[in-house]
Amino acid sequence: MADHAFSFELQHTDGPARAGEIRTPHGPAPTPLFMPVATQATVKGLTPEEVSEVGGQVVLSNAYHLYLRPGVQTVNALGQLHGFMRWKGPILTDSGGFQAFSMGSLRKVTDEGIRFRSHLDGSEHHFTPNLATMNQIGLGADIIMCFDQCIAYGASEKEVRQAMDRTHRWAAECHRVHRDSGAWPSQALFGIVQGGTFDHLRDESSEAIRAIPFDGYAVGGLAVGEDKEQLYGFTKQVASLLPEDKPRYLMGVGSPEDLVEGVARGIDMFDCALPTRVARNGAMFTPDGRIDVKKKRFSEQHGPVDEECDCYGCANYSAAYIHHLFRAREILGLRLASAHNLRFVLQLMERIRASILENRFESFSRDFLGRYRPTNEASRQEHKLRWLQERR
RNA sequence: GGAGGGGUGGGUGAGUGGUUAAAGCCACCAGACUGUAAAUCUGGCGUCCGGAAGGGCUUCGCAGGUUCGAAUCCUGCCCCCUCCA
Repeated sequence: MADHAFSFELQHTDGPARAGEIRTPHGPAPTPLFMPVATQATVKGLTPEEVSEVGGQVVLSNAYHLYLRPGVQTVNALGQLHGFMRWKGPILTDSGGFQAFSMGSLRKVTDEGIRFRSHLDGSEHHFTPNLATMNQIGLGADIIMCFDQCIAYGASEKEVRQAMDRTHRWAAECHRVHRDSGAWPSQALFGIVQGGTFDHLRDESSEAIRAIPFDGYAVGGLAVGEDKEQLYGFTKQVASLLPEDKPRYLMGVGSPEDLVEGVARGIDMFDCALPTRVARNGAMFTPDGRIDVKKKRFSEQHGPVDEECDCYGCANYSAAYIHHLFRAREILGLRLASAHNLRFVLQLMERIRASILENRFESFSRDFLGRYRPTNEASRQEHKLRWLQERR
């Protein structure tokens, strides 16, 4: 049974940056780790083989969505998540707490849990820490998350405190339910720190959550609208208060620059819908920043989107072709772009890890961030340069 | 030759007396997307001035006309399409 238990080994540190490994019944995964998002038991547009091919090791799925459709029982009967979606590696599920937050108008939060209407058919449901945990046990992921209350950016201290206290009580409840069920230790349970944008509440939440012996600790409630300075600040603050020997997971974060900044502040795990979501809308990552392949200027670019990328799309197709696929609304375009963005981010994690192991994370980070321009700044600059050249 | 239909902004296509610088869609430009209700959403798109509010100018095949007012009505001209010969 011991080899089926979840564990984490911290292997090396380079300043605050950490390299390690998580071990799960479905295999190990190196950290720092980026987990592609597979909300509805699929990384949108890609087969499990394709996700593996770009370097995906752990995938994140969502208990809320699967509970509503096709239902936990169904997934369970079809071989749990691993069998159902045919993903052989580790899986992490989110509890559904975030959905209650992001689908605001449909829910009502009480101390007992969250009452909400299905976005699919309007039916009413009531999630409690107990149900959210049992759902995740039923789905059978390697790592499951506590049911928490995420709160909107800009909420008052009173509201944040209320949500935070609730999250702490729910965390204890999730922990108890999980232990009683016998799922532990083969299935890990992570706690989630909340506290909004208040320093003292973040401190308080970190203390409260770390007091419960979870298998890992997550920083929640960030990347919901606050600026980068706050995102990085709270990440650093919370990470410094979490146990050294447990993985630290920054939930919902994963733009290339944020991954580097997160690792620099002691984070081991990330998940994010951003790389795949923006890919479906034509935004692709390159070492110089994000580009929008739909733009006309790519219509005749013979070379790949990213010269330095080893993904299938970049190895085989011109940017002009991918541009065309998007313009023609052909589904292959978004598949290639999704694979590329995942490859970009996953390769970034590989390089980050290598640099930590060689004690050169800081210079790696400086080089990467010095070159990478978030959003479309890269193309804007490229534009400007060309314009200047033409005028000369 | 006969009968009918039509010419609108980059394209398509609504509009048939004022509320129309002219719907919608496409194209184009710009932006957003971070524990995925998203292959989605937002803004711009005649031209000039303005930071903006707003204002000026020029537009609905061409030329005249009616009217306080015309893309819309009348006359002539040019062009296109369909059917019949």
